[in-house]
Amino acid sequence: MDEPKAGTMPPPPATVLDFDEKNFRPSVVETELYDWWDRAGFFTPPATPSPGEKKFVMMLPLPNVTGDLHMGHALGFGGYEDLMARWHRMRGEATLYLPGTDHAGIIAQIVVERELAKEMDKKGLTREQFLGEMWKWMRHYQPRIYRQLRMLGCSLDWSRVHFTMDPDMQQRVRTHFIRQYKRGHLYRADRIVHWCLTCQTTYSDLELLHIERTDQLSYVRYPWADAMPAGTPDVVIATTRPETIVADTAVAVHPDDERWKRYVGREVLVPMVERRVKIIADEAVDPKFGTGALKVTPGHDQTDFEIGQRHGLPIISAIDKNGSMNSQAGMLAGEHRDAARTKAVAILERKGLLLKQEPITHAVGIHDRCETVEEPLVMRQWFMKMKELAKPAIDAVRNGKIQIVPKYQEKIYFEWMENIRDWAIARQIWWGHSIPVWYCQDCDEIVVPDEGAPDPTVCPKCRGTDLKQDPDVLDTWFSSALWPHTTLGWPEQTPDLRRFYPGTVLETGYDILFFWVARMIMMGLENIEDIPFSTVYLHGLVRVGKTKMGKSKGNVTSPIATIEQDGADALRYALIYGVSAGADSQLSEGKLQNAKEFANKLWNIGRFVLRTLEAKNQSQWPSDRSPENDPALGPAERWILSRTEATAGELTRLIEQYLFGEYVGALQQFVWGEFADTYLELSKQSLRDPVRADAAARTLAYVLDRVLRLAHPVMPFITDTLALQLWRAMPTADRSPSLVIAKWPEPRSRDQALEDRFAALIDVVRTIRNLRQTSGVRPGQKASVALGGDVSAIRELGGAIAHLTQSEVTFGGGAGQATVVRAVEVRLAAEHDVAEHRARIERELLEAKDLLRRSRELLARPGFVEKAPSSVVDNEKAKLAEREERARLLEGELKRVT
RNA sequence: GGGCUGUUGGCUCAGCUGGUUAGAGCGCUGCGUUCACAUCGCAGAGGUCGCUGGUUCGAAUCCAGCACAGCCCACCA
Repeated sequence: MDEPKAGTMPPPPATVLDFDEKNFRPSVVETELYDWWDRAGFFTPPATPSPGEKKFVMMLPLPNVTGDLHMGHALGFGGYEDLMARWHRMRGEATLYLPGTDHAGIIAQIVVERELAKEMDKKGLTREQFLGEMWKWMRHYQPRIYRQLRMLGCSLDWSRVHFTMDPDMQQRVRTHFIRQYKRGHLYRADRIVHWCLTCQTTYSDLELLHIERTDQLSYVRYPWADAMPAGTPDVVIATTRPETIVADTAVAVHPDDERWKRYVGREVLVPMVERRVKIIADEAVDPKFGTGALKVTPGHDQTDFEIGQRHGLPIISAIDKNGSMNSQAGMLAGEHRDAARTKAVAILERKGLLLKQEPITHAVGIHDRCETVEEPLVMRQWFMKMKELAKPAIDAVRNGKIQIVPKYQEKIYFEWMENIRDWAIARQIWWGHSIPVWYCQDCDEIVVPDEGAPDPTVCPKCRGTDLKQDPDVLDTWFSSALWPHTTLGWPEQTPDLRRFYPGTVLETGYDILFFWVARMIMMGLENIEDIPFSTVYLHGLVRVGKTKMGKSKGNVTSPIATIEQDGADALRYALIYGVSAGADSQLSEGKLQNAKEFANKLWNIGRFVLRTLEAKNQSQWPSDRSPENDPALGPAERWILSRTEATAGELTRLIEQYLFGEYVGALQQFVWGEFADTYLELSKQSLRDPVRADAAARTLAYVLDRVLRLAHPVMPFITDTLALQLWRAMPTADRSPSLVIAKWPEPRSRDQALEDRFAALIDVVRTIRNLRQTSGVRPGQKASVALGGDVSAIRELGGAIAHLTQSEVTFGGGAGQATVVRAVEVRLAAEHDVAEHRARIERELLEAKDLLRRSRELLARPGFVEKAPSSVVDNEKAKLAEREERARLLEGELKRVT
């Protein structure tokens, strides 16, 4: 790891640590610390790559420039991504976590229009004026979202920040469009598209949502156009959109439908407009629905459009872009589509063509942005051919070059990619990337300039000079699909592109797997011929509990408010605590509370250790002597050091396997349960002993140092605050200018036998404490305890037992068992309730006998000893011996008490 | 219509390739504050792991079916 040169690096912020402060107050520290990290260049990978460097590259899933961060962002950015980035950086990898924002097309335009409406009439603005206003607002919003990202603590390289509408990024999008056009992947055609009456634009299939709604299903009779033999059945269709009857150009039946087969080719009259249309046969018709006859309206229905294409039917557009019925609509002309529906029903009824109406619950398409019910319209539009692009992207995942976590999402990816449809890429709005296509007004030629060429002014075909640029802009996702390579300088072969492409991980919510992830894979493979990242980590949605959040707190659903109140560390921690990969999660008040308390615990551990060091003026950490080989260390010290190494190994494994929720859980278990509650308490005794104080203090410092490193990826602020202090107090420690670039602990050797003995000790301690309590021995009141069973293994730990239980311990008991003692015979000398004591022993004896029975049954079970692996059998045998011993001891104790 | 995921103590969830007495946080009960922390410590209660079958010496874990919940996809008018 390149450390910034001394002298060029700004000093860390003046300490805000106040040891009189019992609780950590996050907001005081965080911005100063972040600014320092940023200014010191910790987040920028070393300028010159070292030969054979390992790298970690991750793109921030660019948030919308006009938005505020929500909990989903906080989970992704501050929870998973920054954790990964910081961890890889600490492992010495050249780490690039690249920030940026998305111009957010339609959403941003709506936001700004709303703002503008407060002060002026947008309608009076020209396109250029409006875009000028858009840019003004961009400059207003952008710093706001960047500030929020900094508040989360994300270790982003701000020297490489990008915005999708930056001029150079616009140029890159233009190049991409031109290349794709020349490669034949883009085409313009009259097709049916989703039109939004509110937003006045088209949108893609992905932006179409479905809601369940109940409408009236109208049964309408279409009279025969010609005289038919007596007994010919009436043609009746069922529709929820009777206003579109006027645009019908056929009636379709299923080719195998016995009721209608023989009438295919005959003609009926479309009600209201009296148009003769044919009865056609098409597989798309469901014979079980309604009467089995379908009105075909190619101009206003997706399925019908496709049927129309297959049968060469004419297309009638009777509804215009505002939702009004046009002159094609006959007697419905001029009405809005909703009013037209009512009117159509009335007319049909009057004419005796309406047979009946019944309610039907069905799916209705709506626009995801404004929830307006879609209006399918046939328009001339730009599309991208996707089938060919999807193929290599499918292969990349299938052959494992890209792996998706969690794995089951791969199935969903394949399903979508294998049925991919062409992408409607144009939007009829003003804010976005313009389409580099000009239309010659004289000869209708489509003019697309060459790559790198200026806007065309002359038609290459007719030499006319009246060229008009396509007024539409590109779908927002069109540019974000290019993000992993355009941010690195593509199409130029920049050093950044060579060094940082392909990236490593793409982390985002599973809800944009298709919108973004799949398209990045396709475009990366298309433009660079290489995957954009090798791992896709998909997180779930965060819900914020209703019942438990919010009463005493303000708007706690906002991550920014939460950070301001509880700190980014606590929020980050709470968001990933107890969550498994890809699962939706709930951020509850309880989780947040636990996170705050853990941060506070860390703070107070730090306070205790630092005070200890100050008091002892303990400034020499012998860095050349690894602590586990230090003969001055007592068993408690060697135990916590061994546990520290075990934990380092475990946490490394968990992060490597993307098990972040478990990483946080294991971290808490160690820091709180083992370091604070067990070792710290034991150390208090050692610190009072002049012979052992030095070793204890050094152990505290060493373990704190490890703990801060291990916790840094999830709690960057509090850990670095403490580390800076610790290293100031311990100048010779293995330190670094900041934890951000400090080394992640490599696990060293552990002492498994000692850990086992300590586990037994903890058991003994718990039993004694329990007995003291049930026997009514007051805390602080001395008691004497005799240990029975095979105590040889924990004899050396007697001082620890005495310390932790405030009891005098004598070791009785015996020889024999090779196993670590778990049975304990306890005699409390103080006065206690004999009856209660006996009841307890009886209860324990019952439990012990039950366990003994289970062990015996398991070992006696046919096949077990023969078929189970010998390690399992041995384990069971050892357990049986222990249980026998325990039962025997308890029986003895019971006899003695009685 | 197709598919995916989930169902574990009062609540929110862990439980990796099947093997100690199924864990955690919150909540609950009892006890305890002189010097890191009451955002604290100690101890404890509480679960037939949705149901039914199957595989196995052994199933919360693997398989099948079912029930319920949530989500995604889809041209059911």
